[in-house]
Amino acid sequence: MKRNSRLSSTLHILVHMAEKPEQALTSEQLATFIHTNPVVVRRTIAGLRDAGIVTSSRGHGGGWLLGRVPEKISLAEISVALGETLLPFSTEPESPGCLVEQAVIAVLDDFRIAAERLLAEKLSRITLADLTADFRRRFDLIGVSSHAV
Amino acid sequence: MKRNSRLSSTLHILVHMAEKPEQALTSEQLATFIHTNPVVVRRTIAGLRDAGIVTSSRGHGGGWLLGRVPEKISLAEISVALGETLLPFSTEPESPGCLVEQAVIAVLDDFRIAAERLLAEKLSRITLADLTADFRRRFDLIGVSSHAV
DNA sequence: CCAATCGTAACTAACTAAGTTACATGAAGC
DNA sequence: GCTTCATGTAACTTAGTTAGTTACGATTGG
Repeated sequence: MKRNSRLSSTLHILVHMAEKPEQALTSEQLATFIHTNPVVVRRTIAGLRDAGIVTSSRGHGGGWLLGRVPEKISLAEISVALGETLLPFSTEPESPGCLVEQAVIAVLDDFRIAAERLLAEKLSRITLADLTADFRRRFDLIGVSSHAV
Repeated sequence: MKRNSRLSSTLHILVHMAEKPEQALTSEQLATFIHTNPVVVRRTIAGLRDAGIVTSSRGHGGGWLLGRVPEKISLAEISVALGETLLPFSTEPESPGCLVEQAVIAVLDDFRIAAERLLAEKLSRITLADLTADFRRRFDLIGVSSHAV
């Protein structure tokens, strides 16, 4: 798992889970999908469990299941549950008292707040169901769902 | 200069430059504004010079000047010149051939492209002149522009 | 009781970006 | 010309972040 790919890796995992709604998948299995190891998976999606997006169970036959139907899981929620920031830049003061900085931060914060709201709104319209639908379309076309690589 | 504060630090510098349009400011002076050192400043704003947003000159009386009036310098240009990415997440394939990943990336890329266009459009409407205007408003209110800290 | 599984802490490794040092290049003033 | 003040840039160091790994405790089902 590369840097900055937590969102796409998590979505990858979730689509696989959505495709096997009855079967609890282990961290081990999920890890192979995204070429990493079980502990990284547990750590990454721990927030999703707290948010009710997935559930986990221990012991024999344990593993991970979706917490609700894919139609009710939006990318906005997932992003928040992962603790991802939508915008990468910081607006924290470094020179308290400098009016130039205050002006810069004020303008930048206005932008950031508006932009975040906008992006969150866009992300809230995309659900896990949209992703599985897209996957099935591709699958029906090609007929294979290779995980050889 | 903290991580992820390149945009706000650069804006800080540019507002100071806009406030002294006749006077070339040295990297040394600019560095003190954002509590770093001259080399970091040169490195950071080198891209702005390439984009014509600022000019630099060497030798006695040398330093940095705005390349054009603040009204014609947008935050969108600055952000691009800094080489900043507007969105933090990656959509590079890690499992070529996996249809699930392809579906995830397709959806995420659609979102990213739309989002980037949107953000760039918003940023292109904010100019350096807006920042200096905001600064002057604050200055007129308080009457001091401390850089003691 | 045992094997499978998650939860989590602690450590290591890899990567990124800022900070620093050093020096070459160029411009202005004497 | 020589000196001084600047930028330009390469190379190295340092600090911070995050993925990866190891280890082990807790829980569950057979």
